[in-house]
Amino acid sequence: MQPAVEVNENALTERQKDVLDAALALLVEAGDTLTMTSVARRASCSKESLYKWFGDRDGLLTATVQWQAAKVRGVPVDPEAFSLKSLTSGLERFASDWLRVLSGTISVALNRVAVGHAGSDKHDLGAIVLENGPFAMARRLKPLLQLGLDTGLLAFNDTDEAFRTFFGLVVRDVQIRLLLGDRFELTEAAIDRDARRATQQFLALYGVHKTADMATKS
Amino acid sequence: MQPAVEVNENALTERQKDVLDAALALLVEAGDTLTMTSVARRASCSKESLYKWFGDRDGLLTATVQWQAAKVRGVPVDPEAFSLKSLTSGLERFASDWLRVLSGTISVALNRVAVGHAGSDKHDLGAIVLENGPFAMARRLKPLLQLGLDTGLLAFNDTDEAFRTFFGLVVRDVQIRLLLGDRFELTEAAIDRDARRATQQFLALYGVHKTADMATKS
DNA sequence: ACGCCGCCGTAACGTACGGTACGGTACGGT
DNA sequence: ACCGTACCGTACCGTACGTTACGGCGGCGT
Repeated sequence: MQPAVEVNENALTERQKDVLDAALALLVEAGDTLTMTSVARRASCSKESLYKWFGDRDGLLTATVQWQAAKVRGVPVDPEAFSLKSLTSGLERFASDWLRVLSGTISVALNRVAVGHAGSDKHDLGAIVLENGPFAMARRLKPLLQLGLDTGLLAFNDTDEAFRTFFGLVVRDVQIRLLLGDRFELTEAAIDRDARRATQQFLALYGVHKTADMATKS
Repeated sequence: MQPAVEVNENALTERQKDVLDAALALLVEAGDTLTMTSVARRASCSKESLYKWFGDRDGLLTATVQWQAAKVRGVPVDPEAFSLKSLTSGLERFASDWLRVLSGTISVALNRVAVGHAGSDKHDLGAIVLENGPFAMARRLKPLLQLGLDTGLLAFNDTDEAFRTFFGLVVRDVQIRLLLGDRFELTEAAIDRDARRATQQFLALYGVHKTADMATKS
């Protein structure tokens, strides 16, 4: 037997996608206490197929995380007519998107299992989530920051440091509190407000001002 | 049988503290895959004693987390002669302390198990860590912020919002990356540098300036 | 028609581990 | 000397679950 060849390729049968969606749903409901039997029952497939397709439990979890990651690919920003206004709206849209994803039940569930498995693992789920979470966010945002730097709207020495500051201003304690199980209501209005606040604070720190900006105080 | 009465009181035998330290060490080494047998062997005690003292596995984990939390109680700040200098140094000391704790192996291990158990649990470990982590930090920092507000050195409407911004500026993506298993070297020098940067950025956002402050760019 | 293949459902196996029971030992009180 | 208490070490039980094996069935090529 050569197990789990499908995972390495991007070739996923519709049937297999359905299975992964079922696993995802169970992951959200029950955390990583999901059993192979429960996945098979939920997806109406046999355990034999699960093992043939994904090798073992770890392979199934890995494939599930990657499957979700593949669905979340965001659209990049287009660097054309660029101004303080477009920079601001780009940052705001980015922040609100990120907060929305972050506070979603799927993201919370996935980060939970990834954190749980991050200690000692072979198919490190943590690395996968890391890659598709913070790192992907950085890759997506850095072109925008670089553009701001090149056009003189922003000023900083290290793009990575600037990104990480923006990350902190956006996420703050939201993610860790959600992961630790804090009941947290993040309404659309709150997300928009936080995105605007984080953007304004970021511009206050790294923007090149000609005029005094508006309220950065909460 | 009335199980685990000891947990409710603060009365912990020296022997029991030793056991909890052993459990803590195992938690750091192996994550929450630690077994009752392994704890008993490491602490050179019988499983029967573990169950008598802590009720069940969950009780042992809970007691372990609380035991560690009890050891971390920090000293509060004294509100006497207050100036921009003391505010700054207070914030910096606070930030560096927090970063040091946060990046320690014990904190990472404890947050890992708490996050893992946060989904569906009875003795919610997540709540305990939340209480002794971010919430304790907030309680410890807010008097300092309030003092800054009262003395006119700071300006904000909502203390909680100000705290959470400071939290974001200090922690950024450090904690989530560590939890997800990112190999991360946080040297003493880096911690001090980050603490100063976060403090300066916070003052730039919420401080009442008479003079232009120093470099907030990285 | 017929055999092959992929898949479902289910039963079975092996094992790891939470939890319990029990024998043995040290010790302090009487 | 005797008993109760506390504890260690270990063997044991029950169960949950990962993993494997097997019987049956519908579709598809020939």
